[in-house]
Order: sequence, then C-alpha cells, then structure tokens
Amino acid sequence: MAEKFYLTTAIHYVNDDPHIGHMYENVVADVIARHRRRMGADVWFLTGTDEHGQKIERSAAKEGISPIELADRVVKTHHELWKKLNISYDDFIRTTQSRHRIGVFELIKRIQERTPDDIYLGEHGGWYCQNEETFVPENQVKDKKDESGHPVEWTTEKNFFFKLSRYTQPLLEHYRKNPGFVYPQTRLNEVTSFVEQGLRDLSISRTSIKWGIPFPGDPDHIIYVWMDALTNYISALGFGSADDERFRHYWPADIHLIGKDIVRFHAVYWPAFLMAAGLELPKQIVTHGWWLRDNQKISKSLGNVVRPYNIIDEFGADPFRYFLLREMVFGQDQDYSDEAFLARYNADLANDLGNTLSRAVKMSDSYFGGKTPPTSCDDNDLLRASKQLVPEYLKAMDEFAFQRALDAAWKLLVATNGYIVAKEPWKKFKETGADENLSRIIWNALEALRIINVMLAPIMPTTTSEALARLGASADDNRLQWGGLPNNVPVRATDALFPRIDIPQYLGGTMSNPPPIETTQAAPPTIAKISIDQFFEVDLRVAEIRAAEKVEKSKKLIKLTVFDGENDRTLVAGIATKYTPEELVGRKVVIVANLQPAKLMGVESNGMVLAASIDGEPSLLSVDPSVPPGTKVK
RNA sequence: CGCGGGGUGGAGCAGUCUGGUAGCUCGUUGGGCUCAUAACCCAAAGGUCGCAGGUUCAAAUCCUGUCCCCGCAACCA
Repeated sequence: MAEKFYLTTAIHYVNDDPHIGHMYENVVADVIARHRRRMGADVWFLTGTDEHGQKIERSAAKEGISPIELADRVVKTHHELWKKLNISYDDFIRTTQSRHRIGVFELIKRIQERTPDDIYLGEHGGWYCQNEETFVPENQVKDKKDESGHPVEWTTEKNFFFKLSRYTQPLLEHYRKNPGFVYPQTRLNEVTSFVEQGLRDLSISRTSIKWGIPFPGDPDHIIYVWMDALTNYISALGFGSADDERFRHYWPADIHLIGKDIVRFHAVYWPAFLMAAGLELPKQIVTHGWWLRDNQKISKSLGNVVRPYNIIDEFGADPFRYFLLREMVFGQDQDYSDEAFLARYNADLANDLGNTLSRAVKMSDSYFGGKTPPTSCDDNDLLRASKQLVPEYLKAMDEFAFQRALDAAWKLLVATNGYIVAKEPWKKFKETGADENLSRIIWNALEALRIINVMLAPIMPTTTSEALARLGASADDNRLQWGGLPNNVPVRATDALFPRIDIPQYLGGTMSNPPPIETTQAAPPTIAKISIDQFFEVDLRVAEIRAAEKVEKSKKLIKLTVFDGENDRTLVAGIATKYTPEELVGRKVVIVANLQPAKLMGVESNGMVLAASIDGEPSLLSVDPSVPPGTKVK
C-alpha cells in the first residue's frame, strides 16, 4: 500500500487574475506532487479559489453582475492558466461549492458539540461606513474617513466569536513538540512569538456582509474569511458529507504550501479550529517567499504586477517552471525580470541541457545507424558522478531546496559535457570506427542524460519526456539508477529542444528600449473638474518656517512651526526622507491653511505644506523670498 | 527598545542551522576542440564574506555591539 500524501496550495482570491506569485505557488506544489508520485506515493493534490467576501461583492456590483458571475469568470482564467502551466492537481475546490458549505457547517457543528462555549455571541467594534454599508479596516481609516473620503463611525455589532484565547498554551505546546510544523524555522519563531503575546478571540461572523456562507442557525450572520477559507482543506475531501472516505484516507494534510504572508492564519487559527473540533492537525506548513519587481513588493496599487503570460506563450510552460524554481532560493524573496529569465534560458536550457542532448544524440545517430550503442558500461566517471549526485538531488528535493536539486542535475550535465570533450568520440570514430570502446563512450553520455532528464522530470515534465524519447528511453522513464538505457533502440536526432534566443532582438533592440514587461498598469486616476469657486475654497498661503524638528520615532514626518502672516501654527509634513529640519528653517513655503486638523503620530497638524512628489520623493514648492508670509496664493 | 529579511570578487546569488583551505551563474582575459544550438572544454584575473570586539587551535559561519539597505506595522494632511 502506497504511502498517502496530501498536498494543498492556498486557495487564490478571485478578485483578480493570477500573477506570478500564484503561479509560483502552484508550480512548486506541482513539482512536489509529481516528485512524490513518481517516488511511489499516493498523492492527493488540491488547489482552488476563495470566492466570498466584500471585495468580490463590490467588484461585481461595480460591473453590474452577480458575485458568482464574477467568480465564474475569474475561475475560468485560473483553470486555463493551470492547464497551460501543466499543474497536475487532483481536485479544485471553490468556496462557493455546496461541498464546501457542508464542510464548514460540519466544522462548526463539531466545535459546538465538543466545546460548546468555544463559539459565542459577542460584540465586535470597528469603523463603519454608512455609504458603503460596511466595516472599514483600521488601516484605511484616516481622520474618521475611509479611503474614498466617506465618513466612518465607530460602531459595534453582534458577532460570533471563536475562543482563540483558550488555545494559546495548546498551540505553543504543539510548536514545541513539532519544530518542523512550520517550514522554514524562522517562520515558526515568528509565529511562536506572536502567540506568546497572548491570543485574542477571533470574530468569525459579520452581519454587514451578504456574499458568503450564512452562519448555521442564524442566517443574519455570514461566516467571516478565515473560518470559511481555511476549511477548504477538509471540505474538499468530503468532510461532513455522506461520502467522506477521502477525508478519512488523506487527512491530515502532509503539506499546506502557502505564502509567508498568511502563515499566521495557517499556523494559529487553523490548528486552533481543528483542535476545537477534535480533528488532527496538518503535519507541516511550508511557506515560500515573494516575487518582487525592482525589489519592491508586487501590488496592484503600484501597478507592478507581473504576469509573464508572454514568456509562457512564447517559451512554453517548462522553461518558465524551470526558471521559477532555479532562480528563487526557497523561502526567500526574489526579484523578477524578463532579462533574468532569458539569461537562464540561454545559458542553462539552450547551451547546456539542449545542446548536450543534441550533440550526444546526433553522434549516436550517425555512428550507430540511428540507434543507441550496442554496448553498455557500468564502470566510468559519469556513473560515479551520478551515484554521488542523485542522492544529493533527492535530499534537496525533500528539503524544498529546488535550487540545490537543480544544481546537482547540472553538475552531472557539466560532467557529461566534459566527458564528451575528454573522450573525443569524433576523433575515435575517424580512427577506429564504431568499435566497442566508442559504443561505451556514447552510451555513457546518453545514459547520464537519461538520468538528468529523469531528475528534471517533475520540473519540466513535457520537455523531459521528449528528451527521454529522443535518447531511446521511454518517455515516462523514472529510474534514477545507472544502467537504464537500452541498447540498439532508435534515437531521434532532430531540431533543437531549446532553441537559443537572440536576447537583444527579443527585447526589442537597444538597451535604451526597456524590455516589455507584462504588467497591469494602474489605471490613471480620472480627476473630476472643479469650478473656480471650489478652488477658492482652498486657502493657499505663503508661510515662513520658523522651527522644524523630526517627529519622534517617525520615519517621514517633520513637525514644523510656520508663521502664516497672522499666527504661528504647527503642522506636520511627510518630508523627512528628503529634508533635514535644519535646512528648512527660514524657508518660505506654500501651505493649505484651512485644512481640517489631523493627528499624526500624536502630533496635531494644522494644515499642509505643498510639495511636488516624484515617485514618492517630496520636493517643496519654493516661493520668491521677497513674498511676505500670509500672502494669498491663487 | 514594534516585527522580519538582507549586506559575500564587476553583476546576480549559494554557503551561515551542524565552525575546518570561500563556491555557483553571468561577465572579462588567454588557450583548446570542431560531434553539437556561434555551442562546448581547459586555464587565468578578480573577494580583508558591512564594520568593531569576543569565544576557539580554527569564524562568512557561534556570541556581543554597531552602521547601512529592503519589506510589514505605525505616521505621507
């Protein structure tokens, strides 16, 4: 009986098309799944989508469609992409499916039965916006207004709560006993110190949201994000349904693969829910890093979302999959660029892998009548190299160190190239013909390439099948031991597997032309026209800076005392990245004098200093020194 | 003292947990080969591993302090 192996990705939120981060996560999961499968495990690989919540509700409303219509549309792009990327998932869960709802109900029921006071009705306080009919997250509230300027009020509502606080000690205990529970270790340390500060109970329902799963027995309440989303890992297995055989077989999960940003929910909330319900905990939560663009986090608002569909379309899934795993040190963040991809493609895939395959196959083809050589060999340098490198490769694969795994494969590849040069088979063919010695040499090179391609198969499933077939092995060969290549079977010498690419030409000419990167630009904000009267509502004046000091513990803020012609007033400006307090004193600036006061880092600011902003860098508007303070600006 | 990540040859990065001659890819220079995708092979130049202390026979690696960069959180009025 094969060992079961249950692997999940996070479910992806459907408010937008997937980007490189989602792609990376699913590719990594797929590589793990394929590797385990061919090592004989009984793998169940789950991915899916998170479709509930306010954002979806609102995006859909904006487009004038129902939430489910929006979700259906985005899910379609997910499916298409995963097909394109060869993601071999066994199941795809959507949180809008009835099986998911059944699973969530069952989880809540189990918690209520087991520890009745773990879920209770309590009061939740937050900033509520009348216009949007919703609670606004704390960080989007400024001066009692939300991001779009609507007034918000501190409001309380009745919510269901989960008694997370009760699980502080049990969780810490679990971390202590299972140091591998979160990988890598630094993430577990992070979680541990968070839990050590003590946990607060968790609000698990909202009455202000419509789009979601109603709370059992109280349909005014909608089950809130994490209680809903996390449950997908068991609802997909049929948890709570009549047919829960899969749940009984595959649960607990062997690996939840997630991004490092949601480790808290998976390592704290999720195990707490499961403990409360009396269910087994997942064995391991594996966290990966982020893809960055120009060393910045990818975000929609920055408009630097990377969606390299052009790369995938042009080069196919395999080179892209290879790049994702080779370029990133698992767990760390990594910068993305098309140039880096192209460099890897040419150097590793075209020059090394493709070219070596090509030269070896062509020699076999022409020296041995289109077939693999008649004589095998079980004592040579390449055999010894493979005996050392294959275990290294396997160890790295088990540790999610894909970069090292690929390194091991490439060492064997480089050794093969070196072997060919050292043995000079072309010379031997001219001198002595296709004798036994030559047969061994070519066979060794082909056999090493067979093993290399078997190593690479989980990462590049399509091209390695093709390569194995060209070598005379079977396309689904998965034997990592030396000696698997048959004699006297046809090889296929044909076109290049990874044709070299002319990088400057691909990037469209000179360096002065920045390469086309597939990004979605943030839509240019459309600013409504205002009347001149509206403009005059803004009281712009010249003011002189009398004093300036940095605001304590702040990075950007400088507290200014300015003379506006009548009074000294205090205002706070976010310009510390560019200006020191000393150089500001005595300077004349333009201020907005009738702005509502606001508190920033505890300092009240009465007005605003005008500055031009270049990529977030402020540059103060200067005024002719002869202009006296208090002068109106229009 | 908010939390975390990073500082290693020209560029990009491994290596740090489990101290022991500093490694990979790209780039540069010289040579070789011509089977192969103007590719491949060999060799060379290039690093006081941010800085300062400490532990040790031995420190990129462990400890202490310090500087700089980047995220997150809190402040861009």
